[in-house]
Amino acid sequence: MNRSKRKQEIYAASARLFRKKGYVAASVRDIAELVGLEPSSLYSHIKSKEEILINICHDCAELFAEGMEMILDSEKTNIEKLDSLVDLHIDIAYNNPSSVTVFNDEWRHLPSQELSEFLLKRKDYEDNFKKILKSGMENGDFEQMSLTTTFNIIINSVKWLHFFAKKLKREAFEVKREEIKNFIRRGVYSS
Amino acid sequence: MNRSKRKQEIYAASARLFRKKGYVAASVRDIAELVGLEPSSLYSHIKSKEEILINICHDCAELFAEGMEMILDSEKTNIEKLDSLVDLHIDIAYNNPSSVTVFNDEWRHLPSQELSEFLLKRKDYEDNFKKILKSGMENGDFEQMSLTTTFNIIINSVKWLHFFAKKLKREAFEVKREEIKNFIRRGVYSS
DNA sequence: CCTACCGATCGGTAGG
DNA sequence: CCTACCGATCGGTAGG
Repeated sequence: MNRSKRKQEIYAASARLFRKKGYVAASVRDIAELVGLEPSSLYSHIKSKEEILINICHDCAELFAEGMEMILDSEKTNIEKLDSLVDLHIDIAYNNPSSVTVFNDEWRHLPSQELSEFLLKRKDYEDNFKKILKSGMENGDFEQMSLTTTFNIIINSVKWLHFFAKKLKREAFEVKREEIKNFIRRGVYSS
Repeated sequence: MNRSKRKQEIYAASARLFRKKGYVAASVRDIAELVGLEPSSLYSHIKSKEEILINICHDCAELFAEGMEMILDSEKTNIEKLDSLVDLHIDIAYNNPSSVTVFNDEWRHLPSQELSEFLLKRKDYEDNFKKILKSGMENGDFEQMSLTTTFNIIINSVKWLHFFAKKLKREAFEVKREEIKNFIRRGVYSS
């Protein structure tokens, strides 16, 4: 097995382990066992345990940032943009259930510099999301409501699906997608 | 200071610390420092670090269980029951922001016996919640939808408020309460 | 409630 | 990629 493939394997195993036990409780020895190496041998592929967390959080943040950029650059209406944002969250949850759990719950264990960058990126994403909501409220597409409340309800309405991703067949998952999207539409769209 | 008051102080400080750093990363030495004791002195008040987690999770589970029981025993309509359930979640989040964070995010570090009990109680709560939703869907009060999806969207629509509880004045908090409740009503009530 | 201390486990390094 | 090992920190105990 070549080096970069092995590295990917280590990251994937770590994401699953961090998801299951939490970053702090997951030991380097646990990770090593999952990939069939001695603990010290991990260090020819990684620099530190923290580096793994940094990479997982960063990659996941990139998925959101890229999705947001595409949506902002599109010619869509606010209604369509919100729909696409919800799909973005749902797709990431389905395709990366482990990383997204780490991204959601373990980011606070990032070392301080990476933590600052992470929080800035997250703030950026939130600001862009709110801009779309604001624009939709101003042109009458969306119900008038606090941007912070609306934003938080929407993203948290999806923030449980990643726990079901592995159990659900594609078809059943798509049913949930529509249910969530309909719920959000009823809550957000101006009536 | 009497013993039980000191014990309460230790639990409160631990809840705040567990919230901030996570259960595993929070050390007994950290807790001791917060309450102004030597680490070993803690052990004349507590049996173990795990015992603290068990108590926090248990107490919080009780708040939900008691609230659920009152609502189930009431003569309310399904619409009123759902409204009361959302208020229950919101009130607990406002009054116990630290414990509820530990309850939400740190329960998996419970020792195995307490973990089983915890999961059983949580399942019980979920089943009762869904019964109310089901009844409301059957009599036409609520929109037809998967019970699991509806349940998860509702509880997660509130599961961010506890991060704001300390920052928000009562008045601002009550505004958020109404916004959340209205959002859920629009999403759940049959139109 | 403190001083003194313990075994276990942690992330990580040296050297091959 | 392994064997051997290190200092730091962990939760917790003995004894007063």
